[in-house]
Amino acid sequence: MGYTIKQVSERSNLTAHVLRYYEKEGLLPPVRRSSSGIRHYTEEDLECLDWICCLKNTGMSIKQIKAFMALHAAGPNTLPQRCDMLRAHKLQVEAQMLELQRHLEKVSHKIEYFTGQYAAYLAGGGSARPAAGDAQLAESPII
Amino acid sequence: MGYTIKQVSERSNLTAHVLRYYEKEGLLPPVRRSSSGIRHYTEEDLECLDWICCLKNTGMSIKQIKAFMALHAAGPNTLPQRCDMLRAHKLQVEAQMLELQRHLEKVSHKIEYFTGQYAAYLAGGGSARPAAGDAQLAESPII
DNA sequence: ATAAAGCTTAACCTTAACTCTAAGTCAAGC
DNA sequence: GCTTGACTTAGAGTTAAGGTTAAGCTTTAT
Repeated sequence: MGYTIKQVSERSNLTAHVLRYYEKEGLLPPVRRSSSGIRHYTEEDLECLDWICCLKNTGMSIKQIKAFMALHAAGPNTLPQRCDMLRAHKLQVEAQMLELQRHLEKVSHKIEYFTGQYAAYLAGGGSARPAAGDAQLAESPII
Repeated sequence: MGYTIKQVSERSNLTAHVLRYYEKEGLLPPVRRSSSGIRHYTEEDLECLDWICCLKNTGMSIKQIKAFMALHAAGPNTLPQRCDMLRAHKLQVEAQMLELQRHLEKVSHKIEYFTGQYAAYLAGGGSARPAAGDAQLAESPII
């Protein structure tokens, strides 16, 4: 009947400490306890946790996740607000991914440039001073 | 003869504070100064800064950028090491982007699900209690 | 019956990446 | 010649998201 905090911790890759922390902060709704106070996580809790991790893994802050879950707890009237939150978040993440891609291309160029430069450097005798007539072998040309 | 810290700050979207901070931390090689100690950034400095931002924007830590720039400063012998760093970084970023994409899809699903749910909720009279015969209108089904 | 796992509170520590403050110097405009 | 505003430094403070430690007690598994 339910999972212990340790089982959930193993399954979710979050420490027990973090699970309690999330619950205290109101990300996860209060988990049912045994008479002795021990947490027993239900399947529903696990799904909820997955969703929290999903939001977290797309870069949403704890604060915002908390706000989202508060809306959730407030009932179906808040569906449009939650939907708006998610749409805004999605746009943000998409923009971020485009940026990331753009910058990653620069990194790729640089890798190619470096590869070529090292070949030239070795061909030039591997000395710190470029052979006369060589194209700029200096360090600087960034990108 | 060079750009002031303010000009660079405007151009780069980094505050003057951050520019000094980067220089102090060794990301940016020491910038030339006027006799009175005022920084004058060269075009080369700007290119260097662009590259730093590129690394930063792909999620490289200040510490790693610092290590990278130290290798750069150490001369062409370090080209292979820098190249390795960049390759490793690229792989990491690519993996991260895949993850991001995966999680973003979940968010998209949720948005669609919410949209449908709200329509059903309104059709059901907008009451907190679902009309009999309706499919689960409760909050829980996460994803 | 003993060890391993759980619970709580409460306070303190950490890391990254800034951000701000204080106290002071310097240069340009009116 | 004074004010304004940009610049300097060193160093303290901030925020987010946890991590660590300790004390002390309870349960559960073997």
